[in-house]
Amino acid sequence: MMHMKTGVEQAVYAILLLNMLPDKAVLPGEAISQQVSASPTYFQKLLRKLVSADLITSVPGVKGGFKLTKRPEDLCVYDVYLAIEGQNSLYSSSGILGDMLELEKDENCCLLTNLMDEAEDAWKSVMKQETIAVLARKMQERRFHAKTENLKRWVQEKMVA
Amino acid sequence: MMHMKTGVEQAVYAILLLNMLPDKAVLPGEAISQQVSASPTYFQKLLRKLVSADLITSVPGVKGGFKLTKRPEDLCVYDVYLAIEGQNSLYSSSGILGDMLELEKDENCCLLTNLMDEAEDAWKSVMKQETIAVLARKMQERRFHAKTENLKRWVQEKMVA
DNA sequence: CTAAAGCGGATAATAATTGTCCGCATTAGC
DNA sequence: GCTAATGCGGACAATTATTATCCGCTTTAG
Repeated sequence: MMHMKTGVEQAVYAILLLNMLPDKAVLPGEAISQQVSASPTYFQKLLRKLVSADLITSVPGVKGGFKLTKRPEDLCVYDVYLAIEGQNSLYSSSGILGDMLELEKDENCCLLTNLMDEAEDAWKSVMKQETIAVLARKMQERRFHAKTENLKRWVQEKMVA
Repeated sequence: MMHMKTGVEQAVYAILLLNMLPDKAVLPGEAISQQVSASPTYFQKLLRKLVSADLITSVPGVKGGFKLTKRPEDLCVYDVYLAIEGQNSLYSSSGILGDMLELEKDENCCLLTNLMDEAEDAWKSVMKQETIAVLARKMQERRFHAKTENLKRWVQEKMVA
């Protein structure tokens, strides 16, 4: 079935972890991948995508790692989605109608393209509304507050610099 | 990349073809698959999904084929999407947060599920707005009117009963 | 100089999608 | 009743996408 890659979920939680870092500190990729239950070598490739999209910054060398580039209020779920999934459309026409109507290549036409683009915009616009800052607050609600504090302590232990 | 199956596009155009049939007539699956440039044997499986979802009706035996179950005004793009892709969510949590916070299985929790469900509803709601009747009208606009008439004639030739 | 980390490319393993084949059921026409 | 054309369902195969591993390289703190 059509499905979003689990990489998006992993990347969002990775960013929530990085959001727990004090200024200037970084978290090594291996620690992050461990916490989000991802295979370290593959997850590094996802981290690279986040770096390319300038959501996070990487520091090489011993005591290296990753940290957020922006403030959590300026980072939304859609940014992460875009970084991981790329800007490809959920739908793209195969040109079936062109074949059916025997159109020339230059007058290609699809009855679904506009509609699906609109649908995709609607889908994305919801993801644009939720910031990492808001997610971080939700994680601290009563029910999970204590466990979240444990996680913060874990980040303090694993971070460097 | 995350992508919608081409089967949805093929199914929509298949239904537009069936919409050109006079009452009581049917169109054989092989003719349909030919027109939508699909492999006949695989496309038949898609037709089966449309039958299961009660969007089209099948008639077995020689002079058999398929026809619409409903009027085009009562059939929307979302119905076709649902029939082909199934009711699975675009997103489903992998339970990463549960692991990170060391929650028990019964108190599982995901910060993205509600948001993504909302996004998916937005995406689907756009597809619910467009009916097959409207698509059929769009296909007949000035620019494609003549070619569409050719296609209708082709349907007349291939139909049976 | 060494060790720990990030980087990029090649390649392999796994999973999802798409496609084929076969035997069976149904029905119009003879 | 027999035959041929069609739909049906399941097993299987091919192809493509996703996920994962490996290797050699660069960077930098100590």
